Amino acid sequence: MSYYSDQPHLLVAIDCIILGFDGQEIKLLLVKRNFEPELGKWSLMGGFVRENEDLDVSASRILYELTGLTNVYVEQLQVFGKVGRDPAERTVSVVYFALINIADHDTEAVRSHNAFWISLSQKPDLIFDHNEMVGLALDRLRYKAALHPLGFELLPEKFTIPQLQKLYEAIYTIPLDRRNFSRKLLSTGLLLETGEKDQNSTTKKAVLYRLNQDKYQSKFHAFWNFVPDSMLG
Amino acid sequence: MSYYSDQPHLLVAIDCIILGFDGQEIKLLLVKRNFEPELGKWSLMGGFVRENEDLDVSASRILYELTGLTNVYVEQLQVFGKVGRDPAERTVSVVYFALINIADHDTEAVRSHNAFWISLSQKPDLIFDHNEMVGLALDRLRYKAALHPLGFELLPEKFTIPQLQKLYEAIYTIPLDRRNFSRKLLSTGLLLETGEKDQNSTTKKAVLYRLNQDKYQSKFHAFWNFVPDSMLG
DNA sequence: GCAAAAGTGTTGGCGTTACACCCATGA
DNA sequence: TCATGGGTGTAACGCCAACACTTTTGC
Repeated sequence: MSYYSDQPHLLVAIDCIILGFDGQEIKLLLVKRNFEPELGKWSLMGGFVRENEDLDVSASRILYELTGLTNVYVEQLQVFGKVGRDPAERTVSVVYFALINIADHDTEAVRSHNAFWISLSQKPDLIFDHNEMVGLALDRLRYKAALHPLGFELLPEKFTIPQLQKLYEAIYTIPLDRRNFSRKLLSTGLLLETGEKDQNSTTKKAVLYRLNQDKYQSKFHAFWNFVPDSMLG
Repeated sequence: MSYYSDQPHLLVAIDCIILGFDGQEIKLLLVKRNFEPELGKWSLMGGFVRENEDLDVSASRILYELTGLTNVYVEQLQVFGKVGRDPAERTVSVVYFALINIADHDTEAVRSHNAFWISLSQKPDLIFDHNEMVGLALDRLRYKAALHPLGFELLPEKFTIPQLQKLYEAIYTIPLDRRNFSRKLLSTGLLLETGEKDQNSTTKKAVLYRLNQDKYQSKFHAFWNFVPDSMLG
C-alpha cells in the first residue's frame, strides 16, 4: 500500500475568501476566531481537508458549515505554503475565493457563525498571511472582471445597468462613463430584458435585466473589454 | 504546540510541467519513472514537499534535482487534490509550470535524469492525472501569452522577430501575418536591437533583438494584444 | 417646474487588419 | 539571377473614448 511511507505528511487547510456586493461597495466576509491559536482575532474562514475528501468538496463543505452558503461561484486562488505561516504547526493552505450577492443570501445563517460583512475600506488586520491572501483575491477579481463576465456573480438575478456600473466602479474604485459603459455592456449580448423596471429608484426607473445564461457559460472564457485599459494601470 | 493534533495529515507533492521551445515546436520535458508505482511509465517530474521547506523552494529544488535547471521562469498552476488521484496513497499535488528555452540549457544534465524533450504532438499517455495537468498548463500558456510578454521566457537571450513569430504560431497553431506581427511587437517597446544579425539564416539575415528587461518587468502585468482575438476561439 | 437619474446619438482618433512592394543573401 | 526569407508602407475599417441632448419620475 505505502510506497511513500517515509515521506512527510502535512496539515492541509482550506481558507475561503468570500467577496460580496451590497449595491454600494465590495465587502468581505470575516469571522472572529473562536478557537486557539489567535482566538478572538479576525480571520478568513477555514478548516482542514479530510482524509477522504476532494479538495473542491472540502472548500464547499467549509463554506457551507461556516456560513450556510451554497450554490456559489468558487474558484481556486492559490496555495500558500511558507513554513512558518501558521505558527502552531506547518500547514499548507489552499485558498479559494467565492463571489456572492449579499442581498440574495440569508444573512442570519452568516451571523450565527460569528461571521460579519466588512467593507474593504474598514478591513481589520487578519491573522497569519490572510492579509496577503485577500490582496491576491482582489487582484484576481480586478484582473478577471476586466476580461470576463465574472462580476455578474456579485449581482442579484435581476439588475439594472446602473447597478452593474456601480459594481465595476466599486471593484476598480474609478468613475466610468455612463453612456459608454451601457453601450459596451449591451453590445455583449449577455443582457436580457426582463420587461420590468427597478421600483427602488425615486427618479426615472431603470430597466431590469437578467443574465443570458447560455451565452454567459459558453462565452465566459472569451476576452471582453469591460473596463478601459487606461483605467487598469 | 499542537492545537491541530487530531487533524489528518496528508502527503503533499510537487509536480512540474516544463515547457520548452526549440525554434520550431513546443516541447514537454517528461521522465520515465524509475520507481514504483507506475515504474517505467511516462510522468511529469515530481517529488514531495519536505517538512521544513517552503512550497516554492520545494518546486525549485525538485526542478533542479531532476533536471539541473536553475534560474527558470516558474509559476504555480493549480492544486490537484482528488482523493483517488494517486492510487498508492492520498496525495495533494501542487503543480508548477516552468518555461525555458531548450537550446540555452544543458541537455546532458537533463538526459542523465532519464528525462526527455517530447514534442506536444507526440505526447504519450501520462500517469495519474498528469494529462489533465499538462492540458491546463497549455491553456494557461495560451491564455497568458496572448496578453503578457510571457513567451519571451521560451526564447534565447537574443532572438529575431521571425523566431518570435514562429513561437507564437507554435503556441496557438495558427499562422500570423508577418508584417502586422512585426509592427505590433516593435511598438511594444519590449525589443532592443543588439546590432547583430542572425547568422544561421541562409537568406537575408534577420536582426537580433534582446528583451528590454526594465520594461519587461515593470509592464509585465499590463494588458497587451499579441494575438488577434479572432484567433483565440 | 425642477432636480436627479436613465436612456440614446455623434464624432474623431487610434489601433488593427489586409494587402503589395523592396531588399539581402547564397546557391 | 533567381528563389527564399526579411523588412517596410499604406489605406480602409472598426472600435472606443469623449462629449450633449432628451426622457422619466417624484417632490
